[in-house]
Amino acid sequence: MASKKKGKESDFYTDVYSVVKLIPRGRVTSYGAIAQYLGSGLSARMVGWAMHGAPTGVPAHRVVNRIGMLTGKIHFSTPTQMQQLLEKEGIEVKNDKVVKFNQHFWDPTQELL
DNA sequence: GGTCTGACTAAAT
DNA sequence: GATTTAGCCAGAC
Repeated sequence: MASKKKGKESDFYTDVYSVVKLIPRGRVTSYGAIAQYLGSGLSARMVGWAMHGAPTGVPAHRVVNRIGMLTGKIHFSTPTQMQQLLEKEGIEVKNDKVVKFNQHFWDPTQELL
């Protein structure tokens, strides 16, 4: 039927979480990459907004901005939580930025193609 | 109901 | 080449 919305949030959020959960360990992606993967006229900002309501189990620390900067770390319990988690997964973080970001970059439009 | 801000990105200056 | 402006959509005031 015509009804599209209900108690549950928009599928957009769920979709973002699903993609983030699919990120393999030791990899990172960008908000824009997820936005383009969903490709429904989304904007990178909405992906970040979706993370704002991300439930436990979503490795939001694996999602960084386009230049690999840990912009979202400020929303974690502690601003160092994000960096610690990334380093623990084998990702080098320096000055709040991912080292060799291009090497650790994981693009859903490429891997999930 | 209008305005501002926000976990971004790309183009223009 | 670095800085600024504009575009994106949704939530909070």
